[in-house]
Amino acid sequence: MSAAPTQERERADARRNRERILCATARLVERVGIDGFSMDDVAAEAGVGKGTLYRRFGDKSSLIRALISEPEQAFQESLIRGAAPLGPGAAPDERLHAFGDGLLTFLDRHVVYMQSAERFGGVDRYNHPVYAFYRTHVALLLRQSLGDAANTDYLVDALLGPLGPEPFAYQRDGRGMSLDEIRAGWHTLCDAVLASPAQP
Amino acid sequence: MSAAPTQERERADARRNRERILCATARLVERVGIDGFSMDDVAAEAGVGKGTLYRRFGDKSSLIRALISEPEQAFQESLIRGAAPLGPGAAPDERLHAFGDGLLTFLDRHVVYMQSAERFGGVDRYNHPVYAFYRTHVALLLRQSLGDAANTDYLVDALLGPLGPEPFAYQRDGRGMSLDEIRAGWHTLCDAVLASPAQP
DNA sequence: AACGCAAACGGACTTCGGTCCACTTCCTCT
DNA sequence: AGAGGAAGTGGACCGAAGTCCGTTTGCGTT
Repeated sequence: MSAAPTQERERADARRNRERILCATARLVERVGIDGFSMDDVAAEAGVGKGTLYRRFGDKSSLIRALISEPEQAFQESLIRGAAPLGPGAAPDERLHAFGDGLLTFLDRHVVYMQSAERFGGVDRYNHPVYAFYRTHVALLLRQSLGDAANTDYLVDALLGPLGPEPFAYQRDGRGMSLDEIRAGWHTLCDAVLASPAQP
Repeated sequence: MSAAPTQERERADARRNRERILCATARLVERVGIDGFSMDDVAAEAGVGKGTLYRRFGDKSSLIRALISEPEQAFQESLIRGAAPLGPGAAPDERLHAFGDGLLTFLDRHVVYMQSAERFGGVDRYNHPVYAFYRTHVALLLRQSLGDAANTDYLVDALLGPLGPEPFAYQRDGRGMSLDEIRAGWHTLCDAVLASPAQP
C-alpha cells in the first residue's frame, strides 16, 4: 500500500501517516462498503486528525482514487512500454482494440472506486490528467490509422466516452450486459470509426 | 413558471408555494449564479420552510432540473409529433442527424443547469427517465436504418454519450470547440455508425 | 357552519465534506 | 549537539444538504 512520493524527500511521520490512512481506507471499504464511511471515520480508523487526511489527499475523491492508483499506473505503463498489442509494435487498429479491452477489464474490476470517486469532490473525469493521457494515446493511434481526417479529435472523445465509469456501470449493472458483450459493442464502435470516410 | 401537477388535485397552498419556489430559484440563479445559493437561500427567498422545499422537490438536483423541464418536454414533444425531419416523416438517418442537432442546441443553452443538476443529489443521467426516452428514440431510428445488426443497443449508448452534459461542456468550454464544430463531429460519428457493417 | 383529517408546512437538527490555524515534529545546517 | 524553521499534525469549526416531526391549513363532509 503506497502511492508515489510527490516530493524529493518525504518526512518520516508523513510517510507513516500516509500509509496508515491508505490502509485504514482500504479496511473500511472492505468492512462497510465505499459509501458506508465518512472522512471522520477514516481519520479515526487511521488514528490521525482530519487535517492530516486532507493535507495528503485533497478530498475524498482523491483518497479513493489513490486506492487504485497502482493498477492504474501499471496499465498506463503497459500502454507505453508493455508488450504488443497493448504496447508499441502492433498495428494501430490492433493497439486500439487492445486498449479498449484493457481499459474495460480495468473498469470491470474497479468501477466502484472510480464511480464513487467522481461522485464526491469536484473531480471531473474530463479534466483529470488520466483522461488527457488516454486521449493522447487514442488520438495518436487513430491518426496513424486514419490519417489526418477532420474531426479526429471528436472521434477520440466519442471512443473514450463509453469507457468511462458511468456508462460502463450503466451497461453492466443497469442493463445487465456481460463484460464480453460490452467489449464486443466497443469493438463494433471502434471498427465503425476506423472505417469512417475522411471528411471533406 | 409551472411544472406538471402530478396529482389530480393540488391544494391551493401547495400550488402557491410551488410557484414561489420555482420563481425564487430562477431569481437566485440569475442573481448569484447556479452555485451561489444554498437550499436555505431558496427557502428564504421563496418565504417557505425548508421542509416544504424538500417535500416538492426531492433534492437540489430535481429543483434545478425543474427549471428546464418546460423546454425539455417541448423538445421531446417535437421528436414525437413535431415537423420533419425532427419529428416523423423523414428518413431515419435524417431524423437521427436532426436529433443530434436539436439536442446539441438544447445543451448549448442549458448545460449549466443540467451539469449542476447532476453534480448534486444522486441523479444519474443514465437512470433518468429522459435518458430512457432518448434511448428508445435513437434505438428505433437506428434499427430502421441499420436493420437488426448486433450491438445496436451498444451503438445507441455510444451515440448518446457525447450528447451528455459533461462531454459537451468539456468540448465546448474545456477544448474551446464551437457549437458547429461539435455538431460536425457528432455527424461524423453518426455517419460512421450508420455505415457500420452488420456484425456476424 | 363546524368538524375532521389528510396533506402541507416549517424550522430545528443531523451528518458530512472541507477549512483553518495554533501547536508539534523532524530534518538540516552550522 | 542544538537551534531554526519548514513541513506536518489534529481537532474545533463552518456551510450546506437532507431528515424529522410537531403544528397548521385547506377542503370535502355532515
